[in-house]
Amino acid sequence: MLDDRKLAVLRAIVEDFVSTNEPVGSKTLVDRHNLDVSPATIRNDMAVLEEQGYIVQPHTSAGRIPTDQGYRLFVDRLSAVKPLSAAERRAIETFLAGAYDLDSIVMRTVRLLAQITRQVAVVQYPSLTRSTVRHIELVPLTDRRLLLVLITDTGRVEQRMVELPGAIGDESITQLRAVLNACLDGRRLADVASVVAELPDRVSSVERPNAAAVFSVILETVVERHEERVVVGGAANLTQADFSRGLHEVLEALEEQVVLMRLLGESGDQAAVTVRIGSENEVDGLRSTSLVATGYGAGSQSLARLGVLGPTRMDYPTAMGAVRAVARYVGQILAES
Amino acid sequence: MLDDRKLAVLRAIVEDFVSTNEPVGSKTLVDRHNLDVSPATIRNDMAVLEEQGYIVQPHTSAGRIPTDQGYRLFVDRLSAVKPLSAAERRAIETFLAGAYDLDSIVMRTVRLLAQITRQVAVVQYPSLTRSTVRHIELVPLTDRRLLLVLITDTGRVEQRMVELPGAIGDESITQLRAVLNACLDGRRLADVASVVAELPDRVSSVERPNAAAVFSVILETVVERHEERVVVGGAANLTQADFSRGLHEVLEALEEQVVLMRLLGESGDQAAVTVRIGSENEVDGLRSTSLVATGYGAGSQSLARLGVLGPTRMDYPTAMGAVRAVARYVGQILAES
DNA sequence: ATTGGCACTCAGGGTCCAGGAGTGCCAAGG
DNA sequence: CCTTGGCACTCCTGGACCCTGAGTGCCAAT
Repeated sequence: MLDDRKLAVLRAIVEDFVSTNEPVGSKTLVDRHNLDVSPATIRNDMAVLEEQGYIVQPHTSAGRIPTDQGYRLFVDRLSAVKPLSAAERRAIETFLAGAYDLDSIVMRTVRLLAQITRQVAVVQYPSLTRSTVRHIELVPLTDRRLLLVLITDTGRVEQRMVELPGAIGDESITQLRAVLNACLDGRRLADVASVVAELPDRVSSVERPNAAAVFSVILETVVERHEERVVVGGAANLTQADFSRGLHEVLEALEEQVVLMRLLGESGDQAAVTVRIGSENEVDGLRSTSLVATGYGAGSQSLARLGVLGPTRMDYPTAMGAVRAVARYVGQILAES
Repeated sequence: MLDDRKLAVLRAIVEDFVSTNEPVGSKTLVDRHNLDVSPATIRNDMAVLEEQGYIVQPHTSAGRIPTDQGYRLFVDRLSAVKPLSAAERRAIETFLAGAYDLDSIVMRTVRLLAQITRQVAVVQYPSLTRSTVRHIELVPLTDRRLLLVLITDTGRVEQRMVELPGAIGDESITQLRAVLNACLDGRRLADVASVVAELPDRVSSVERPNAAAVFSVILETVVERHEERVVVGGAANLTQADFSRGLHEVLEALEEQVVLMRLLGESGDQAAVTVRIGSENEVDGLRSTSLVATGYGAGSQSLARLGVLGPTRMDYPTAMGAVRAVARYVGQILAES
């Protein structure tokens, strides 16, 4: 249906349009790329491509621009992920090397991604449910209030206030702390819920009410992945693209954690770099943007996702290369710490 | 120099321009406000106001718009802080009531401010140095690595990794933990530095090196107020104002923590609501914006600052009212917890 | 000091026109 | 059957032009 040359034409259109941001016509096409045919031939090909829905012309007698479907084909079959230059790789390494805890790793990753892709970067905090418990700490604040601190193997620290139904003494706290750590240390967070369910048997009955309060807070922390934040950076890069009035919508969408979670959650394969183009995004305000994302995590496990968001008219090969490279490096850093 | 009517004219110009975003002329001025004089008289007044630098005309034969200096006079002498409506106050209360820890308080405050003012909200995390230590926790991760958790009376939790020069045993940790809490509990963070300096005497000499590592991390945490973050929200509201090309600059400035800190740091009086208008801002990218800010904190002490940022053409009385009210409520919440 | 009158300025919006880029179609040639 | 040159057609873009209306500054009269 689409012979090789037509595909080459589509590829050329995408590349040209991405770099110039102007509809590309048959003549400029044969000039810039060395297609050994005449403009008229190209025009015939373009007519077919347009009929199939891969390109459109903004108005009669203008060049063609790719449709979402056109970009999709380009990404799937016509382009290769572009590896970063050696200089860029070094930049990533040095930039991430100074990070000392999870917060700073995430912050730096966002800045880094935004900077090298010149797009909006989105980085999800590593999900709780897949990491394991390293330590649980109970800190008495008053006699009816505890601070619960939960530390995971990824260096993440969750803190929650626990309001107790009754007063609690130091020795009870010590006991409770011992039970918690004995039973939960090393457990995957996904398994914590079932373990906690059996815990009440292990505490003396007088302490049950207080212990129950602690347990329920732990469950909340683990189950409601309420703290699964997504950090956004490089929003200023959006002003280069011409969303005209849509900019407002995009910025609004980027401020909604829920929306961002949904956006990142959509994509299927965890390990590979996935691309969602324009209308493929379920999120209303982001129908004119594309997302290039991938999973990342310590070693080979995928704990969370990161990516870049930009106009559909985006340099996909480069973006994919950057996202892949950054994800790998962050994975290394996470594995080391 | 400026009689009452001229001041009234300036006030009217500011109010009209803020609400319509169009240069305001002498005729529309006498129509909308009940000044009992003719347009010609107003024109004379406006000529004086322009000569004094309070207003300008964008081009000949257009109406006048206020200058930064004009807004300044308006804010200082011609306007009163506009209290919020009862409904708005209730909204604030219910919105903030659900917050359970410092993070969520800050998050909610940002959203709230952005929403009711329809501007960009900036909220600084309560500064460490003025709060007091409530608890210090040491958690062994490996035999050469500790997690230091520092909890303040404002519910803030600071976490730092400590790399130890040598291996450390459980009993040493327990001892160190006891010393730290005995000496630092209840201290203001500002005083921690001097107290920590005397601590080495209290630990046995074999543990000195490890203890020293812990102490230096504590000092870093307290002194380098590196974690004094500023949270930004409502950036989407900027698209309503017409910065034309300056939008990019503004968005960029808002992403730089350093810039935000400088911006908030500038203002003098801690307790009162202060306004910095346009060119009064030292920050380059924000010369066309105004900041309405105030200090806030538990009770009457001022721990940090919060405010809203918008175009100089901004409804100052309302913004000031909102900022003041939100700061008070947040102060209450902080005092309670 | 205030006011009505008047001439002047100028941004914004409309129309008109020419140029040019790009297309679709067709008939001819490999 | 694919390719190609030719040609008529479309229509966006930018410039020139004009007109209108809002708004001003100045001046003489009250």
